[in-house]
Order: sequence, then C-alpha cells, then structure tokens
Amino acid sequence: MSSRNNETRNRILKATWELLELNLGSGVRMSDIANQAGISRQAVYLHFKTRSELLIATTRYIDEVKDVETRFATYCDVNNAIEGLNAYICAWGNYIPEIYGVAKALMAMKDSDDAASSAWNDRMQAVRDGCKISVIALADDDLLSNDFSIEQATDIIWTMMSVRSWEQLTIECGWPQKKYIKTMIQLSQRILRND
Amino acid sequence: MSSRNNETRNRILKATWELLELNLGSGVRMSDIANQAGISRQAVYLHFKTRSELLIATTRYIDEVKDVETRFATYCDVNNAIEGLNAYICAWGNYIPEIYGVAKALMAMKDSDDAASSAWNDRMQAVRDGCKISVIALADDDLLSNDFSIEQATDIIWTMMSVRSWEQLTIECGWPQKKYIKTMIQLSQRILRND
DNA sequence: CCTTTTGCTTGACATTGTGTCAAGTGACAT
DNA sequence: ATGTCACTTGACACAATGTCAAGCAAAAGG
Repeated sequence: MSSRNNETRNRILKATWELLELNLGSGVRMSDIANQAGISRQAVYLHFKTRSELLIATTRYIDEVKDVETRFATYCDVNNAIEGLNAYICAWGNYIPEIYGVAKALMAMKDSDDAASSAWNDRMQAVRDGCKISVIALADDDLLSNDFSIEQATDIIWTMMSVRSWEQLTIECGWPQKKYIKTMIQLSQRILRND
Repeated sequence: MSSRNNETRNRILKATWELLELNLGSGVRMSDIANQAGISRQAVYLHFKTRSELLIATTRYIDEVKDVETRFATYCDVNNAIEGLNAYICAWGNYIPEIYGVAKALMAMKDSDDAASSAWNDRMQAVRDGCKISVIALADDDLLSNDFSIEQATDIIWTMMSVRSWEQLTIECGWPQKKYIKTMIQLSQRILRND
C-alpha cells in the first residue's frame, strides 16, 4: 500500500478532498475520484483498500494541510476559563466548514461501515475532550452552574458544537459563519454560567 | 398502487416500522421487509413504488397509530408561554424515540433521494413551526432575551430539539430519556430568558 | 358453474457502485 | 537485456434497488 508512489497518493487525497467539498460530501464515487486525480479507478485501490480507508486518510490529510496542531494549540494559552472556552469554540467551530464535505461522507458510512464508524467516533471523542477541558477550567474558577455536572455540561457543549448542529444552523437556516460563531459563544455563556 | 389490498399494505408498513426500530434505522432491505410481512419482495413494490415512498408512508402510518394529532394538540391549552414551550419540548422530545428508526433511515436517504429529502424537510419544518409558536408566545410576554430575534431564537431551539441532537445525547452520551427532557427544558430557559 | 378479475408469486433481468483479479505496458535501474 | 515498480486495462463477483412477464389461486359476477 504505502510502498506506492507518494505523489500519486497525495493526488488521490487532494482529488477526494476537492470533490467532497464541491459536492458537500455526497455523490462522490471512487471512479470520480480517480478521474479527478487523472489515474485509473484501480490505481486508487492500490493506495487505499476501501472507500472508508480513503475517507479516513483524507481527514488526516486535511488536518496536515490545515495544520490542525498549531490551530488548536493557541486556545491553551489564554488568561481565563471563559476566554479558553471561547477560543475553543472559535477554533473548532471555524474548522468544521473546512472538513464538512469529508465529515458528511464519513458520517454517511458510519451506519454500515465499522472502520468509518470508529474513525469518526475517535475524532468526535477528541472534540469532546476539548470541550471537557474548557468545562473543567470553568468549574475550577467556580463559573459553572450547579445545575450541571462536569460530564453533563460537557455533553451539552459537545452536542451544541456538533457538525450536525453546525450543518443545521448554517446550511439549513442560512446563518453566516460569523453569526454561527458569535451565537455559539453567547449560548455557551447562557448555558453554563453560574448565576 | 393503493387499489391493492389494504390489509397487506398495513402489514408492510408494520413490518417496516418493526424492523427499522429493531435495527435503529440501518441495514433494513426491501427483502427483509417483505420477509417480515410474510410476502414476496415484489409484492412490496406493488404497494410502494420505491423504498423512499415506503419510508415516507411509514412515518405517516406511525403518526396515525401514535395519534400525533391529539398528542400535539395538548400543548396549545396552557396558561402561559413558558408552560407552552415546556409542553412542546415534552411532546416532540418524547415523540423522537418513537420515530427514531424511520427517521434515521429517511435521513440516510436524504442526500441521494429527492423525495426522501423533501418529505423529511417538510416534517422538520413543521417542528420548526411549533418551536416558532412557542418563541413568539415568549416574546409576546416579554420573556425573550433581547440578544436574539424571533427567527434566531427559533433556529436555536429547533436545532437543540433536532433528532440529531437527541441521538447524540441519548444514544451516544447514554442519557436516559427523562434526563434528556428535563435538561432540554432547563436549557430552553437558560437560552431564551430575558434577564 | 364457468369466466374474469384481483392480489400475489416466481424467476429472470437491468442497473449502479464497490471491490477483486490477472495480464499487460512503459519507464527506469542495475 | 533484464527486472522491477507503478500504473493500466478489462473482466468479473457481489449486493441492493427496481423492472418485467408469466403464472396461479381465490373471490366475484354473470
């Protein structure tokens, strides 16, 4: 697999990304991807055993290109818990549109494909971990409402910041991205604050 | 189509419902449904032209059996706006688990099937209308935060009460249904209230 | 009582997309 | 010149939806 030409592999990943973004994650076949990459359909299978393997690799590819590391590192060095939560909402909330196409394609496979399912769940669990860190910081500063436990508050913020919720608010309700981010920050305050 | 035997038609709808609930909306084929109904696969096609037509008919069948009319009628005769919103959250929030299987199957078809897409969107628009009525009632009693317009508040509550959010909180986070309802009511207060 | 219609069965077939397989090709390295 | 690597070509298996035509058994209607 990975012993193959790396340039071709990257062309496939780039093609996958482009097509999924263009078509919002649906209706993209292996043959379309091969076409877009300028190679034969079978060559794709020489690099990626299955469709789900390709999709998963594409998410990692995007992470690399978009430099997720530094992107999410920034929200650690802030002054207080509220700023930390806001920074996290910004970082993740603004990352969603970048991965939306691939995310949607992966979510569509979740129900029938175990590999896609666990890859996606892992990723979302990482997002939940990020939420939890912010919630704990709030709790430490006594800014978290007594109505909710840490776990419960984490679940709520996690669900609020889910790709599905982003999808509904921006794509279905037509909210601009800026409005989405601003509102999520407002909501997090209203939901979690202790008053 | 509908000139066929009505008893068989109902057997098909019942079988579809049972299998979708059992399998949480995924992996249910036309042949499985036919088997469950005790008829041939082709007989299903004599009653429903396509899979999406069958799924859509199944949602209507469930509505009928579960008597949606009276269920959602109750939330109209309440004393104040907050009670109205709470009643709506209860009515819809407790209806979600009843339709979850069919809903998930329909949502899965949304991306590739226009009929499924518009049928599902119609349904969800009706839910949004319900949210909006409650939000307007709150605004009329001056209980709605100035932070949000009616439309924006409606979008937020609608997203909070989406099937996807229910799915995440109950199935993925493991919340019991009661906790889900209780928390949604709490959240709606925190989100919308004017203070 | 025979005939027609109705509702379903049976089995074959088209179509679409994923994934597999085997033989072939052309460039580059030794 | 020989072999290896990366890819191509074309055929095929498989699953699922949907279509088609012939047949059959029971009820309806003269």
